[in-house]
Amino acid sequence: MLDIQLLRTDLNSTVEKLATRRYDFPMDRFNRLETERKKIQIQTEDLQAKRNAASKKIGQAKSKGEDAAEFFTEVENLGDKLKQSSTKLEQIQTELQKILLEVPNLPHDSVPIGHDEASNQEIRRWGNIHSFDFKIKDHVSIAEELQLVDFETAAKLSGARFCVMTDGLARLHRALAQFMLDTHVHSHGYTEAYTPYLVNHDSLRGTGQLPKFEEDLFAVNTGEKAADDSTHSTKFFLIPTAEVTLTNIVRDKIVASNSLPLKFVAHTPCFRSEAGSYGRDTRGFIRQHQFDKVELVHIVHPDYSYAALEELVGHAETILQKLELPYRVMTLCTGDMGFSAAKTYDIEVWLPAQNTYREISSCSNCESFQARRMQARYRNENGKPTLLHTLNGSGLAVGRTLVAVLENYQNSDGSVTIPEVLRPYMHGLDCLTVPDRQ
RNA sequence: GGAGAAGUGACCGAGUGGUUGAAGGUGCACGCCUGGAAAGCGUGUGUGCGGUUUAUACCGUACCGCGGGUUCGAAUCCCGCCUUCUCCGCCA
Repeated sequence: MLDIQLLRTDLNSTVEKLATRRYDFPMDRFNRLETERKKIQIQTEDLQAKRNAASKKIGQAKSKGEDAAEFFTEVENLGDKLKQSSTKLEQIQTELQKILLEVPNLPHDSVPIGHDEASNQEIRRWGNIHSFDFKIKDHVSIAEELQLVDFETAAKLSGARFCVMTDGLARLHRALAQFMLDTHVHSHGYTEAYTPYLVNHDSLRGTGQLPKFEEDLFAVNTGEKAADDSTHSTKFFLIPTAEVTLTNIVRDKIVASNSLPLKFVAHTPCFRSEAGSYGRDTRGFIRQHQFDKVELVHIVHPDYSYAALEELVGHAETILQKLELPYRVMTLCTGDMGFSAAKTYDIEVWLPAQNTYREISSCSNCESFQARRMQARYRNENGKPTLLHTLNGSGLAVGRTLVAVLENYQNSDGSVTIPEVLRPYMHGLDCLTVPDRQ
């Protein structure tokens, strides 16, 4: 959420900045509501003040045993007027809030301006792209030929965009997650967390998924029958990322400033409905309804959030370097950034079968955008509660890392070599081959 | 799921309709005292929103788990919900 003061005092330039994100701020409606709000709020609070004063006098008179009749007549007509006024005020504020909750974050000055991904800027590349002296396969063919994945069974169990992995592939998947967690906890100083996969409405509003992106989420009702269908309300949502739980840890809190920065890491499944992406990446592990991710979250003092962003990207890059997977780092342009981000770096890993780089991590500084929604604060030098800055990044998406390993480590005989750093997690397995199922 | 109890400020804790934003204590900050410290003494110590203001500041309003209701007036009364604790049941 943006600071409403910014919209009040500097509306034009704010609206211009939002336009670079392809967001059309409803200026006229906002202005109309604001004017109205000011009038009605002053009126309402004035009526409340009158009522409070009269009530106080009644109390005083009664405690002295005096007659309070004259004060009663004073308040007589106040009730209706006050009710009318406060109802109106509530309506206006609800509408303003609705507008405000749907406005995306302002891009940082260093973010390139552009309409779509074509304007993203490459900052650096790492690793040598391996050249193969045989005809390479994509990750689906590799895994299917090794009989380690079964999309048909997954479709029977659940539907499209799910998978069943078995044997060495399932273990490799687990190994990747463990390796990432261990690295972030032991080398990068993160606090490991285990958090719920089901969350309430408030948490999703805190990080910005709600109210605008409800269709991207899976909602869950409890098994009990609703006594009255019309009032039945969703109780939980499945998390689309652990960013939601890790960031909301500080919702409605004033964090002791000497405990900053907070750095959390968690490995969780993520659930996304992928509404609006029908037909894209239908093959394989790239875009699934359920996927695992190791998520990194920083909660920091506002002065240090951009330094923290560089650190965060570095931590994600370390994983790819240790796995010896080539990648590049991109700065997303204004038109390609997510709703809550002020600045985002995407890390894209090299996928030989697609002959291109594909997103494997997204690291964002949300500045105070989420903190304002969450009322997440610390006490500044003067003891005044001040909004924190929040950052999040994938470190990394496990399923996509698995894809990258399969494709980059494939051999001419169809087997896949296990990267060196994962061997300790593989129980002696150093190569994926067709399993011997007697 | 059943029965009972409870949710008040950074923390503990009083408060069952009227000068209560909230006694008292702890903590914290500042000052006095001290050679220094402790003890002691004194003063201060919530947040959101709005208005006036360059700002400091001042004024108004809301907030005692959350949401409604009753009333001129609600931390206090009524209704619904949530959470925690104890006992029982069920369960990985």
